[in-house]
Amino acid sequence: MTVTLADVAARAQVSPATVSRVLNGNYPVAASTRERVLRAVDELDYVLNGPASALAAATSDLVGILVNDIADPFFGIMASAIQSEIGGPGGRAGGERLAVTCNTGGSPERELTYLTLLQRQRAAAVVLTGGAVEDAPHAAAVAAKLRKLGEAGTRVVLCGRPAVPDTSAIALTFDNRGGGRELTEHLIGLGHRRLGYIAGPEERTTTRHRLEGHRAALADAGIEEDPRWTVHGPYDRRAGYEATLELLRRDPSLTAVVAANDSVALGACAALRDSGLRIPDDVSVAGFDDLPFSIDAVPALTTVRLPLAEAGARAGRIAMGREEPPPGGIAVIRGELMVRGSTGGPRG
Amino acid sequence: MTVTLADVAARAQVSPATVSRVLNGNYPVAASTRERVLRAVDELDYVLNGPASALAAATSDLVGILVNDIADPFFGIMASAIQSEIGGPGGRAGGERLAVTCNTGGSPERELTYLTLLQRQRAAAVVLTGGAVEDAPHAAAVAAKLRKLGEAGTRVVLCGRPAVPDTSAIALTFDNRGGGRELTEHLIGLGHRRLGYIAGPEERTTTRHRLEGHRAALADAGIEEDPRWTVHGPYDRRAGYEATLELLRRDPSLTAVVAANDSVALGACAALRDSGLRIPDDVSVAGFDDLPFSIDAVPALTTVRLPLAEAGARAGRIAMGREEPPPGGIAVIRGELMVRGSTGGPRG
DNA sequence: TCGTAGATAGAAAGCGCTTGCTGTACCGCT
DNA sequence: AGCGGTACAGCAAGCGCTTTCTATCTACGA
Repeated sequence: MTVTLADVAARAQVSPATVSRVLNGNYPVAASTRERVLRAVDELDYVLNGPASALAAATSDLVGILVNDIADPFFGIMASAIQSEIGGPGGRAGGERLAVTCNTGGSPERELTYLTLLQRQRAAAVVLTGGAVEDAPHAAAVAAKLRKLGEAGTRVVLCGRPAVPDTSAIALTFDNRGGGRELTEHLIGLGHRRLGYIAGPEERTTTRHRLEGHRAALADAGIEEDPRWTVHGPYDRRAGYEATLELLRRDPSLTAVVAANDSVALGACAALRDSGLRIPDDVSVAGFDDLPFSIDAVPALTTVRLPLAEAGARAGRIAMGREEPPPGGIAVIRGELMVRGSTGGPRG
Repeated sequence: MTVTLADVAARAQVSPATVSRVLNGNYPVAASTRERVLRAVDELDYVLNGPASALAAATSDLVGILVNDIADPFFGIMASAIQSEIGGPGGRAGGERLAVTCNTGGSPERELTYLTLLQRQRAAAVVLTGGAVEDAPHAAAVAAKLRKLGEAGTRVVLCGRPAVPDTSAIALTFDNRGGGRELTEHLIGLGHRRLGYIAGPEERTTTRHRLEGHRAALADAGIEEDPRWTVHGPYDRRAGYEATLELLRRDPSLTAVVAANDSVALGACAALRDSGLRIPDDVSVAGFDDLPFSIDAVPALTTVRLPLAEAGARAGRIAMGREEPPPGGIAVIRGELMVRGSTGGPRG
């Protein structure tokens, strides 16, 4: 039925062992023999049986990338960068790995399931991207899994995600707190005193850190925060739209709206426009991430640029063992404030 | 070192065969025995060895999704929908499959490599999304691979991609030609006679079909097309920006610009604005796909909505054998014209 | 009471590949 | 000529699981 190593061996008049060695190239094989084998492989159109190979060698060439939302470019860009450093042609020959992206949809259970599935496949490496969920039992479960994976020889890298103590996981963390702070400081510097904040889902680390940065900036400026100024919601446009209407309802005197990310900010802009408010004349808007479309908003979005592609590429290289992990296993990656048209001085 | 089936069997005082049967649940096992086994699994924290299982059973639980550009929401949205129908918890218990997304980056070689890798892993199903490359040798190679995959029992589904003759692949094709035609008819109906077209990469089927629709509409209206009105480029914002400047240079009298997709259209808008032209007063702009951000452009983008999520979900279900394939193995999915603010009557 | 069907459990033969160890030439050297 | 060394190639033992076939036991009807 399907062509096996033995078939190739028979055709090339050598033993299966020799064929295996030719294919893996980690053992001396005479040039003439090698050629004969390769010809047989070609003629028979042989395809290695991955599971069998993985079983015998006790390793596989799978690398898993976990993302919270594959439809969100924030993750897409990172995944793309990670994958480009990992897989397919382009890596050195023989180093071909199947980089696979798994979409958790932000669900803790799915995250765990995928981790188990990857563990099952004896993945060579796993990269987890984006914010983590802060539920204690879940965090513990994830930590345990990561530890297991590490022990089984799977390299674990966190990209844009907080470090997990007591594991061998390498963490490339974004400075969400610092970025959030800088953004709000910018707004305060422009003269704003009443700032709405549209936060992400409550339980995400990303959400908390950005919000903490925002609050720190307010505190530093001696601005007392009104609880009505914060609204939580998912990380999408629609949530931004609705949250903005809610914010406006609660306090029509707000002069600025800071959003959890760019998608949310876009929704906020739409809501503001639909409410007859001008940006930034009536209300300033700021986002986070600097996704590609942010510059196309009108006016262009003031935001914090996160080096998604660079971080992803680095994570990919570390996962492949092609770059030294940062000292201590943790690197903090800073964002860069991008001041654009959507923010200006407050009216009046 | 690692816990194996045999360890569990020993602990539960049964044979490995029984443990396997409990885990796979396809053979009668006494309730008491089952419970004992499950307890042992739990206590030992046993994780099935995927490769070994795949080897013995000659099938795996991997489902591959091939995308051209994972950073592009067009693919992200489809992948997300496909994956949601396929994998992780949510499917029936035991039907757990690892849905993995592979990013070809639009490269034919990578596409082939991933297909081989997936074949190697004995994937349960493969979904290919987005336009295909029209290079003849490559198309033949892909067709051959798909045939092989089909023969090996892997279900192959094409989502938003033209059918491949002589294979068992199920095709869910977008009516790019019809959509392109409708869009241009809309513009012509508004009175436009000089329309620029920013096409995608030459060799993609998507590019060709959309362009053909555009040209058909022009021909129907008796408009003779000027070759200078068409510019090719990648499917991204930057390409749209540059192509628009080029178009304007070639013929400043254009009253409308039709873009290959929404990202390109956004770039076009930016270029127009930077050139001091108003949209749609001076120049109308239209996109394709109706990605989420298109409605946030100012003015909102006129475009053709493709039911990406629905198509992806359907492809996913077909790949899982949970939905009947369309008769003849081919379904054409139509887009819907979304008329918004970026198109209007020509000036003067 | 005995035979037999039905329900479970086990033994064992692989699935296709990798790899440690064991040959077997053939080389250059003393 | 005789010997150690090197360079290949093959043998065979698994890797951890699934599954067919067989064995055992129980329950019943005759």
